[in-house]
Amino acid sequence: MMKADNMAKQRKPGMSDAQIKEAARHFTILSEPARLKILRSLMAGPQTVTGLVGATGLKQGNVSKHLGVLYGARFVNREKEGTFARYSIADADLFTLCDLMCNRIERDAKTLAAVLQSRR
Amino acid sequence: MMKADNMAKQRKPGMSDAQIKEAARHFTILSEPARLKILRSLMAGPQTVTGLVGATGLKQGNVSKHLGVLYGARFVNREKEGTFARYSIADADLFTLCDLMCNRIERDAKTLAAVLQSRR
DNA sequence: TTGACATATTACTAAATCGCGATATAGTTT
DNA sequence: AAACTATATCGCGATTTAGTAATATGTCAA
Repeated sequence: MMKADNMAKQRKPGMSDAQIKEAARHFTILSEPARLKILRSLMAGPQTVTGLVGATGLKQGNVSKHLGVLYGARFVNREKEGTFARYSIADADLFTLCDLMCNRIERDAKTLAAVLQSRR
Repeated sequence: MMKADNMAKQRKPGMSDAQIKEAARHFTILSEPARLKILRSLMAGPQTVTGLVGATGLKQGNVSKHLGVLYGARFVNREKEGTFARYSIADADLFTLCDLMCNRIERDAKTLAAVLQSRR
């Protein structure tokens, strides 16, 4: 495996404050349980707002607002069909981002379990 | 390239609400410009708190608090050396997570630029 | 011990934002 | 047109959290 300081070398030089702020803003969008829940639902396939209300248990206004945020960041696509709005995942990187974070959590949980086990 | 609905199939079935909340909490930690700035500095190599104060322009108490948050989530390691505390990146996934988000932003910026261009 | 320095923590204020209920907008049907 | 449905938006109370200044804790050296 590559060492951390070698990996750092292949990183681009200084990001501007504006770029860092942008990145933070995008992470913020993924930092809400409600939005992650919506994204998880969409990962199974495109859905309408009403469909997502049913799938997530969130209120309609809430789902709509969150979808607006996700759409604003181009994380999801929107297609209007009559009175319906069909949303879908717009960015394949979302799968990677979510998987990385989820695996990390699982890994940490196992580590914690192992530590607790070794302390008996 | 694999289609989105096929990728969905290989995803694990329903995460619990608690797991989603955990994932959201971890994204929250990456959603602060100050913390990203600190992480970017650490990606160039381990640093002390004072070093990070210099590198980021943030106040000492602030840096220390943010490092506490990052350490709490095991995003960074801490080694005490006398009165110093040397922090370093603990999780190689951070490189991937940040790169994915940054590339995404760059890509979007280019797309936007292209759209503006085509409209003249 | 005392002084100097590195880091952590606390108390406070200000800003952001979530969920909710109500309402507005817009397309469809009768 | 009026009624109905799907979606978007508004205003509000409540919660969360960043930044700051001040202070506490801990370590080394003289």
